[in-house]
Amino acid sequence: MQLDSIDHHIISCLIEDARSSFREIGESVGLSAPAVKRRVDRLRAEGVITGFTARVDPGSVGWHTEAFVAVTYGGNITPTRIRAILTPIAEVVAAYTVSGDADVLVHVRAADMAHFEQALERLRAADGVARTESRIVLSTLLDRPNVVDGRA
Amino acid sequence: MQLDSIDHHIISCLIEDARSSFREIGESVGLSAPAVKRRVDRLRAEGVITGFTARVDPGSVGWHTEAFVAVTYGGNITPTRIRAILTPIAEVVAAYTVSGDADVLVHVRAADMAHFEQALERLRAADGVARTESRIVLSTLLDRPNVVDGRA
DNA sequence: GCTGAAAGCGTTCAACC
DNA sequence: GGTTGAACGCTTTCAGC
Repeated sequence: MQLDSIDHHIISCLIEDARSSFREIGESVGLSAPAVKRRVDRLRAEGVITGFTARVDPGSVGWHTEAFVAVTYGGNITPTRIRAILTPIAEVVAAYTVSGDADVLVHVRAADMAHFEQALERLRAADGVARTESRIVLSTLLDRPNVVDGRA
Repeated sequence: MQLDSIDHHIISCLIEDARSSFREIGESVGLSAPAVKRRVDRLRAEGVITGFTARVDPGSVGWHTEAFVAVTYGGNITPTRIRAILTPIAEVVAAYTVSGDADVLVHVRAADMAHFEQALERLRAADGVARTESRIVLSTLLDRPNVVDGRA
């Protein structure tokens, strides 16, 4: 799908504040509210904008432990199979197949260390896991998801 | 700050759809719209909800390459200093100090491999970088940020 | 594909329980 | 804390360009 500069501008506005009104966005991009709505509807329909969500401070809701676990699977396992293994584990926030010695990088969030250990055990219990290597997050230095500018 | 079950329910609703109306949320949690608004205002003021944002498909806006780079710094470097180094690099989406052999795990997004290589060079150019190890993301298996339930 | 107007709905605030 | 009611603004649709 082809996006013009107004589309990019609208997306930036919605990333900054997903609850801003179409009229506000329209002022910022130089369009009327109905025109903005039509573009946003189109962007959603085309799958460019996949949804609107609240950003929540993990600590405030009891999430105090975070880690990245590199998982190596022995033998031949498919991404589909790995996804099926990881999806039921609620503590898994994100997972990526990656290049390098490990097969998958798993982002895990837990209430505390005991809870993380429990989640890790469930991760390791799956068939085919050869080894895991955990990097516990000590602090978050930076977190700015969804930046559209820079080089798009 | 103390959150009751209604607060958690409201947060879940807003994570699912940040643009839903206070009346809709109120129906779901059994409260009137003004009551929901008052709670949401409080949650924002207390820093539990840090904002509302659009979720965007990275590929649709030209972000085709993603990697996790583990950076090891030699000598004694402070998290503050690392943050200062990483912040100006727009391709850095997130960064965490972590346990293990590396000091920092950096999540990088770029338009393509050439662009990623460029960003990596800027990462490595900083004073005190002893080594970096990149894991290129081949595919995203799972991505569900901001899940509040499970164990909170 | 945008604008403008009109109907309906959401947000917001005061007053009150 | 919660609700109700009213004023105001926003969303949404559709005709017209």
